[in-house]
Amino acid sequence: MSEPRKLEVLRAIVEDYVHSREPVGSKALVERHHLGVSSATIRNDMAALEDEGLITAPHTSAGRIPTDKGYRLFVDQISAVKPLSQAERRAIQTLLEGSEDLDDVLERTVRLLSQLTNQVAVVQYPHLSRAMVRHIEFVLLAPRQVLTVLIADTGKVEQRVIDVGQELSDEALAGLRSRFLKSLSGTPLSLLPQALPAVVASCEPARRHAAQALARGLDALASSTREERMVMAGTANLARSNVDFPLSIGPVLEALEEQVVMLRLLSEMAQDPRGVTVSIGRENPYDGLAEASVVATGYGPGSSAKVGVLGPTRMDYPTTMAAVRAVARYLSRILGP
Amino acid sequence: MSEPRKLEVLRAIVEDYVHSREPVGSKALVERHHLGVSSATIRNDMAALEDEGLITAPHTSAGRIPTDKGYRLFVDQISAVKPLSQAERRAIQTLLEGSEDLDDVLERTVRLLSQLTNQVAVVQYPHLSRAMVRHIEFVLLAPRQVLTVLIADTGKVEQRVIDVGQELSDEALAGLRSRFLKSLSGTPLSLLPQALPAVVASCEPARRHAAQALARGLDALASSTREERMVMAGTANLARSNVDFPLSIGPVLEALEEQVVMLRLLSEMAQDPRGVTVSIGRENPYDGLAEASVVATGYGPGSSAKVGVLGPTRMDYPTTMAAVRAVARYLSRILGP
DNA sequence: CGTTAGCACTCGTCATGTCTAAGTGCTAAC
DNA sequence: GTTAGCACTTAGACATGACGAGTGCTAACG
Repeated sequence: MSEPRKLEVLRAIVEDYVHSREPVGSKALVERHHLGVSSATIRNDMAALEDEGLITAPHTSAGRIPTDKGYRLFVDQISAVKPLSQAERRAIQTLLEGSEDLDDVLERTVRLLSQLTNQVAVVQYPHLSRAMVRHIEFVLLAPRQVLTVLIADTGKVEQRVIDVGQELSDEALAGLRSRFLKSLSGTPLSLLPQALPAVVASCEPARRHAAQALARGLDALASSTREERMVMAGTANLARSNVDFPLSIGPVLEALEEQVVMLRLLSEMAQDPRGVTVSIGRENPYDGLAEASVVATGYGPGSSAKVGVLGPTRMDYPTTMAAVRAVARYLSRILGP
Repeated sequence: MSEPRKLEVLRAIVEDYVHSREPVGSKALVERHHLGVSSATIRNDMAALEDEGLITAPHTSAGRIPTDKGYRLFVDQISAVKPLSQAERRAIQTLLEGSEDLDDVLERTVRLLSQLTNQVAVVQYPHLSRAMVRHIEFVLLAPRQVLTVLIADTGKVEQRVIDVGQELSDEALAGLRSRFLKSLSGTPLSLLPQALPAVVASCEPARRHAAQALARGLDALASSTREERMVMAGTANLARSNVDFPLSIGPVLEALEEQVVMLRLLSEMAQDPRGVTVSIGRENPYDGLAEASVVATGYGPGSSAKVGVLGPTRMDYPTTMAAVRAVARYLSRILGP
């Protein structure tokens, strides 16, 4: 019983099952792939694969389907990267190049990726670890209510209304603004927490309280932009493959809606700095995704933000991985290194 | 055969069907509602209702279920408004009052509404017909790239990167900014298109070109905020009631994702200035929503923006309508008249 | 004329049983 | 290590029949 052939058998099972959605038997296997041996031999190999927990039979007399572990082995060792078609490459390029601001780029990205893969696409807002403060704006909405706007040099804008706890005049606020701006302009967002106390300390005692509140607000804005938001598209694709989620797509939709879950998942994946990472079925930390797989990779500055695709474990991994990787590359190119 | 009783029968059918999800027969009807007549009489009434197209029988020997037309009559004439429980009122109040900015308010609103109704909730961003320019900011990203930020007094912030077509210094840009700001501060967004040309004309000829580009950008920002965005929550609720969508929830998810579809639908509904509007099944202009109903109402300034709920035609209309109305009221109160 | 009782009729549903095709595991031979 | 052959298991398709829910109709009643 040769090891290489066993892997070949596993690969054939995965490919056929992904293609047909049906358990694949030994006979069908020798017909569709010229493996050079008989079905009986394949049966022996399959029994071995089952012992190793790589495939399983839904019932006594059905074909086999891959387990999570089987998919894992397939992804890690067997599958070859499938290059995108010329048309697909062009589609990515033309679609992403006409975009205006960051929101728009991300919006288009997920739409594109979900169409490309027929699955759900998600993209996380870029981390701002290297982003710097470009501008700060305070706008007086009411005597104590200040709209605080933080603009990063990546083009990202975050705003929030803050209660400063004391009445401020327009002039006082303008003074605070120029003081904050002068000290903080160019500061990396990641260093903001350390930089803020000094600015507050430099303010006149009478306005210390307000300055403190504003500083807290800015801190929150900087960290809230860090990795807390995401965009997605293609949830309708879940319904079409509703055969693939025996239970129901409910839990999956819940996970997607609870952005926290997805964001944590994305950030826990992809330790691998270069290349696409895959999280398969029960490997996912969230129970609702026990029958789903996530294919993701980093993009942008330091590859710290993630873009990815979510679909059933029975997924065409090579193609999906190729699409995710290609999109991430174009995305990085557009947003700068 | 008395007309009032016939309506009573229709009402009983709708209520029982909504409650049990199963076709309701004449016998069950006389048992659960004390109508004072026998099942044979009810049968006659039901036959009449069927002739009028208000109810229908899935097959020869099953009970009846309401048609779209039946639901319509129920909503328009029969149903009584069901007041929310004290606990629900309190939940609305406490949940919505702690919110920070507009995004946050809307986000909380849809979450709340979807939990309250166990359905999908959507809310449209408020129109800015009465909103005014609070602040304008230009930030130089590159010699020709300007990040343009428009802040409305509602707290809404919109931004976009604009190519001004000529190189600008920081000082020149600051000059443009103060000129724009001085002329436009306090201008209603709806009047921006008329007001912009004058500002451009007042600029020095050397900067006319850039000013023109910036004006176009501001115009686009103002109109893009008008009614083009929406927030939703509770899509997972669709999956739970997947019995209610015989075909599949796919088309419904598609409609929700194609925000354009929902936005047009929302704006076409609710001509009725006060009160909740309902669009039932095939009344919806979009085919994918043939088995869905939308319950919506206006809120905020002039009740021009919409908030609503989407669910299966087999929906508890009185309760849903009450929830939508209550939420819209609190929303209006928070955002001002 | 509206209401009622009774009854024949229609169908969907469920339980039961049978048959077939697919696929396996095992053994013995190569 | 590979193969052929065979006994065995089982899901799924199909037919059958009992059952029950529910209707429509007719004739009688007040």
